[in-house]
Amino acid sequence: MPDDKRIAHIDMDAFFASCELSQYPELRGQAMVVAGRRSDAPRTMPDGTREFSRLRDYTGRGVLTTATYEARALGVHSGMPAMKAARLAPNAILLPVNFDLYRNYSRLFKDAVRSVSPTIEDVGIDEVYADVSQLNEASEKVARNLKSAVFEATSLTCSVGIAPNKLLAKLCSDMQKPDGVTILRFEDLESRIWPMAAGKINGIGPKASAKLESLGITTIGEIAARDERWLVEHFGRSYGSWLRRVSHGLDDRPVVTHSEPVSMSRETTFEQDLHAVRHRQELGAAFTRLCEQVALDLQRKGYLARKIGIKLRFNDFQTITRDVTLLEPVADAKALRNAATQCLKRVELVKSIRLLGVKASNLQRAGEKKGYESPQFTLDF
DNA sequence: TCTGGGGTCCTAGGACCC
DNA sequence: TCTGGGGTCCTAGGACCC
Repeated sequence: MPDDKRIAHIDMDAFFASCELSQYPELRGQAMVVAGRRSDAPRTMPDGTREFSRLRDYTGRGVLTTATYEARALGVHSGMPAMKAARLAPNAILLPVNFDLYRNYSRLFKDAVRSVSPTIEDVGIDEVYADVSQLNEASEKVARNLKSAVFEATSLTCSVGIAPNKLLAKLCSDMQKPDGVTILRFEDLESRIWPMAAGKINGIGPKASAKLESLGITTIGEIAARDERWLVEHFGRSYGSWLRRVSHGLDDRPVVTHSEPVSMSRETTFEQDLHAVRHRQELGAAFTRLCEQVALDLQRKGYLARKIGIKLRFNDFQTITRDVTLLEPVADAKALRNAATQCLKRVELVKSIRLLGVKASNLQRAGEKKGYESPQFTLDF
């Protein structure tokens, strides 16, 4: 594959934690985690100093959204149940998530990248791809320009990887974190990519990693050493041939600058599991609120949904979904709740409920009235 | 004191139509 | 009447990502 394309992956360093540190600079260098509710927010004392919650004060069923490097040194990491983390790092500072703050920084970050290279693809709140093929500067210079534009706009650091495609650029940006720059050419594949763990590849998650390991494969190079027949035999036609391609560094996905949403959903995990009969009131109220939130999201963004679904997680963590496709697309809370209730009636509610969710999909833009076309009847006499 | 919330994409079977 | 293949839509579940 020629190196004629150059794709940059730009990934903010410890993004949520860094945003919080910009608000609370006195926390720099301390073990800090983000998790929890508004009640965990810092309190400003009469003398102007701030008093922070500690992880040991946490109650609830959440997981850590992020942890600073100092906190990670104590054995906690993002995704860990907060109650478990509290036993490992009771004195770590606890902050609630502040998505408005992160969204603001995210906008500044993406605008800064766009000012250097206008063709960008959003991949979440803290990372983007940019197609930098058309820029005249060398890749090292492009990476420096991207980093300084981002730092100027946000005072935050990021890591940049530049490579011939998105797959490799993403692997690169992770190689020298934090505040790193990594440029990779196609001929560096064997020496720099093949030694990496298979699970570093986007799309090889815990399940696939475990299966690969059970077959004696831990690195990307070991995947590349197998032929396609063997991979297809063990992983199926589509995933098997995809594994072969990515292990050889092949990826022809373009940088996609615009995409339409596929679904919008809201869900909530209750403080305590709720029983369908004993906690009917609470469940009903939560159900209504979720429908209202999804309806509001649809309306704010100007979409109608033709498919409405629910999600339930029971006390044993079994998770089920039910959905229904409507004849006409909807966006109002009442219609959503009606449809969601139809779905709920198809579930046997014996176990108590840990999580409840409502989802709208099969979206179309409001005003673009397509969707259901009435059937043409022909009457023969 | 187990295990959040918001997404995307894929698979697979059945219904239904041509 | 029997047989069959392809395409699309619908539903449920699961892997994966940030």
